[in-house]
Amino acid sequence: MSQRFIAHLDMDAFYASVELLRYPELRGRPVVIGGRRRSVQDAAAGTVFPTLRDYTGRGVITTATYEARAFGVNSGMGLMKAAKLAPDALLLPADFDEYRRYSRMFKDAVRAVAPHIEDRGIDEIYIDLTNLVMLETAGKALDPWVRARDIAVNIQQMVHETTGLSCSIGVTPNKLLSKIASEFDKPAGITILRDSDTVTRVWPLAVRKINGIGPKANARLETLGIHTVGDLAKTDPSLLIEQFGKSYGAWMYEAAHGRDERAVTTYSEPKSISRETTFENDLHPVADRDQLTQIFTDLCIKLAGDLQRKGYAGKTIGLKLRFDNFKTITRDHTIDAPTQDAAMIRRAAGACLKRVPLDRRIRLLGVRVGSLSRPGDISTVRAPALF
DNA sequence: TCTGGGGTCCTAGGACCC
DNA sequence: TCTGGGGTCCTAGGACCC
Repeated sequence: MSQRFIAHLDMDAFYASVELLRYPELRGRPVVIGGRRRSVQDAAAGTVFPTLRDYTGRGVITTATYEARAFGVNSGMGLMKAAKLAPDALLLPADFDEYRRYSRMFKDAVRAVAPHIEDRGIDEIYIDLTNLVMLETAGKALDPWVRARDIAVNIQQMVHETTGLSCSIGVTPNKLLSKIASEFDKPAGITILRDSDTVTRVWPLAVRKINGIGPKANARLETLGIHTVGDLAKTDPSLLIEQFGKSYGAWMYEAAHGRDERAVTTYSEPKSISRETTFENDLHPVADRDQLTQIFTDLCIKLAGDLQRKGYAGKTIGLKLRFDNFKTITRDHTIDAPTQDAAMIRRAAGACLKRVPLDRRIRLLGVRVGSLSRPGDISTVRAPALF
């Protein structure tokens, strides 16, 4: 593949930073976003912000300001645990509508500069800068990587001007490396990595830094004595394939060498849409039956609403249960024709539930619709038989 | 006092059809 | 009566990501 210039843009402490625009008086203080399990302190609203110390519930941190991270708290950590580390950090409930509004704003700002964007969730995107760089360096004696940096600076400025928020950008020959590079100089940094930088800049990193190597794979690599990306790159690929399977093992080896051919894709159809909820307290399948039934039906109604609003119907209905011991089970049921109707979804999910042995308290209940199509889409409607 | 909610992709076995 | 290989769909679970 010919030379590409791919950027990864990551908003800095996104949710927390949006909240700081709203409450500038909190700037400089440790703040975490999370929870939304109504606690006593919610009642004492107004100008007084609750601290982590007063939290009770099962929420986790979605974002922490850099001041809060200094205490060792981080995304995904239980709020109760975080309270031990940073009892005086302020706790703000998440306001996803507001974050989505800012998400659209920053993406539109980027699009005005560089339209080839891939959405990677609410606070990050990939941008293919190849055409822009080529256009501006064609026939000139300019270093294209210097141009790529200029464009990144420009994007960063546009994002800040339109949203008041800062972001970090990595620019490299592919998505894999850019994702790593955007973290190098956070917050508000820009990092350029050429192919030749892989050995010096990427190989010293922990394998866990590779997007796609999670806690499980990391632990197994550790036991093999593979700690850094460089270790991984020097491992016999046949060993990796033996340990992790043909596809994952081979991918790991390629990733360690900084090789990644994936394109920046501007649009992809959703595969499934779901709703789930974790209860305030674990519910007993018999003693709390009425309450469970109510929540179950409610999830189906909300899910049907999501499908209708987004214009999708689906024929595979899925049920998800998580028990008090955190064991999670799923059951699927495929119906004859795609639906976006709450009662149909409820019935199919109810059929799934009948196949689950209910001998423990339940912590989470979820409903999912997959095998999506757009209703009215001619390709999804069965053509009548000719004979 | 552990561990949210919304997703994607992969694997693997069995059914079923050709 | 026995045997085979390929393709697709369905289901369950798990790893991983934001």
